[in-house]
Amino acid sequence: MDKKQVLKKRMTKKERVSQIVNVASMLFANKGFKGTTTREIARKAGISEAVIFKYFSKKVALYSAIIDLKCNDTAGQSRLMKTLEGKIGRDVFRQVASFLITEHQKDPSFMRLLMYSALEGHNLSDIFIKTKGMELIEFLAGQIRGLIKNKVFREIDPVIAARSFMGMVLHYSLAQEIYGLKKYFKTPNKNVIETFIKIFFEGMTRR
Amino acid sequence: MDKKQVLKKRMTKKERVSQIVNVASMLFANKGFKGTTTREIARKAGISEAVIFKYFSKKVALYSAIIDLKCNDTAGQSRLMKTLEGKIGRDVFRQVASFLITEHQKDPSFMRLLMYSALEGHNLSDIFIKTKGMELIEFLAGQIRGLIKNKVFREIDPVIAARSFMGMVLHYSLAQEIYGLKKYFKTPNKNVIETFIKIFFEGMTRR
DNA sequence: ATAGATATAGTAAGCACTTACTAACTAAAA
DNA sequence: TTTTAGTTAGTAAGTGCTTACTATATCTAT
Repeated sequence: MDKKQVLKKRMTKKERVSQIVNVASMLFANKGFKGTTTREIARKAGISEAVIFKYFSKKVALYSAIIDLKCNDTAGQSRLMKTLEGKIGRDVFRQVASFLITEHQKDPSFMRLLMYSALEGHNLSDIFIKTKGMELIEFLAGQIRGLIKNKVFREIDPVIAARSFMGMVLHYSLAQEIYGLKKYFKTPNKNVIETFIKIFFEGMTRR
Repeated sequence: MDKKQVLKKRMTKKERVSQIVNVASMLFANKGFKGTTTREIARKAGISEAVIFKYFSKKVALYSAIIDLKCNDTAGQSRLMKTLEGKIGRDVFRQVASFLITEHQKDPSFMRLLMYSALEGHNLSDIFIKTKGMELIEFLAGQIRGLIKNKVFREIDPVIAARSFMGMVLHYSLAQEIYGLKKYFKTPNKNVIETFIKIFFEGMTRR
């Protein structure tokens, strides 16, 4: 009678850590820090709770690691910035809007993570906003300054203008993905973005 | 020797319920549903936990009562709508923007409550968004339709345009009050609003 | 008016269960 | 054999919610 053991496949530390991070990211994004239990993370990862605490001293350490990771994983934005370097004009705004909207649509979890983090007062969220968020605002403000200098745009505070454009775009994403408006409002991204551009660009233009 | 009893002041049911609602509102707005404990509500109200459950069968019943209350307490918006009835033009948008920004600034707790509710999936938040939120959007879209008919505005989708304006305004409030940008960005409301109006109105205007 | 009956507002203590976190051990790989 | 990845079985401190009780106010019959 051969009692065969179920063959347990062990993971390396690196693999396991990344798996835990993935599972936990999803949960933290959906339920927030308080709303997510270490037990559920473990269950969803198919391991015992103790493993989590072997790799992360505290629940909040895991959370911080995730926020850190997500904040530094901004290859997309960096690529965008590089693409747009030197360019100026309508298409720059179009591409920024398109990037933000499609990115949030593909994966709303980062937006949720950020919102939860801001509401729950985990200071790591403002690090992101005060670096990557400001970077975008400053980039757009720079664009606007350029267009004002070229006498294309009127004399309007570049930072407020940049924020107004970001507001259009980001609030649209927020409403669609988090307030659940995408169930009722299905205009294709392209049309929405074109309309935003039209309003903003003509609004800024001299006449 | 007169041992005087500390005079315990009893409240009527109505008084107590409203006190509990007030205390709990503040806590739910700051910490979300999951982050707030019935124990803390009781402590902050200076009563024992059992009192809460005398008036509200479950924690979530208290939460629902609060959201319900806040959603129906829209005297401000109703007053605004009445004031603006029949009017058309730049000043309508100015007043809507001013209303939203000052309201959120005076008391950001409603915005926080709404955000938490949307993130935590308490369906009551979308009731608000799909009634009061849509009401405002529809109102602005109506304005825009009027201005298009009058050949003041160009032919632009009125709903997307309305959402873009709301986006400017609401994302500004969100960033200031919840992302904590008001620490760094202190331009007076009046200037911000004027800039938004300038951009949006000129952006929509025929030429 | 006042004594007793009844209803209401409140409490202290604790139940059953969950939380984040730990210690002491075992199995697989190097 | 030694290291590493994993488990089992706990802990103390919460969690929402209930029970069994007391203090205060209001009503009613005398």
